[in-house]
Amino acid sequence: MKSTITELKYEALSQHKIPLSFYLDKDVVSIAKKILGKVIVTHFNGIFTAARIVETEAYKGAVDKASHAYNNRRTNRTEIMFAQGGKAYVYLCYGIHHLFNVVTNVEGIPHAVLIRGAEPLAGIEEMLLRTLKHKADHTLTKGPGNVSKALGIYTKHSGLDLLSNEIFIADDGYKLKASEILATTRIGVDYAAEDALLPYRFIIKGNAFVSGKKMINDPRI
DNA sequence: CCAATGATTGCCT
DNA sequence: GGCAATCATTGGC
Repeated sequence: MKSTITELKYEALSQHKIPLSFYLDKDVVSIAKKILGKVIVTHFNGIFTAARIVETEAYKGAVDKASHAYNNRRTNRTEIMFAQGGKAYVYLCYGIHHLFNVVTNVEGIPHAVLIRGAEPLAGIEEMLLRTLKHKADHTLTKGPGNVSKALGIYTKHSGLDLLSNEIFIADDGYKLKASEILATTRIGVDYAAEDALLPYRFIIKGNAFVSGKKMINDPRI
């Protein structure tokens, strides 16, 4: 039986999918922090790509003015956020960018974690084709729009199960020390008044695939 | 029905 | 640092 290195990597990762229980945690901020260092994997139409998550943001649903589901706002778009955790929430931003979020908490609580930055691990050639780029520099998967583009994630994938074989998050054993993680306020949510000040963004310190300029550690975390 | 806008990016000066 | 691109979603009429 023929088997390439790439296929072996996919097989190995698929055997280490993060379990449903991880997504059902009631503390979305904790999940956003713990998901750093994990591997996001997509396998669409036989194309396998993977990247290590290096930047996240937590969106605390009903009580978070920055969340699409603030005040339990239920629309066709946000409906998937109310599902049981472990689903993909993908939406179009600025008419151009597809942003990928991980739905968390139990059914009825619309929490989500936005994936804002990742470091390519597998399928870099495919990522270059998808992004129309010619070299694999840090812009390939830096910023939420770029992450989705490189991984081939679009709004049509919103609602996909993160325990499926098409898209999932895996733990490959990579460990982060507490000192390598930084908490900051979130990017682009100035409209959220006092909630814009919450330290809900997490980054791997010094990683080249982290977006934005906010690098201030928040003492509350 | 229709105007306003955004959990951004990349290109310009 | 400034700003245009671009359109699905949203909410008001």
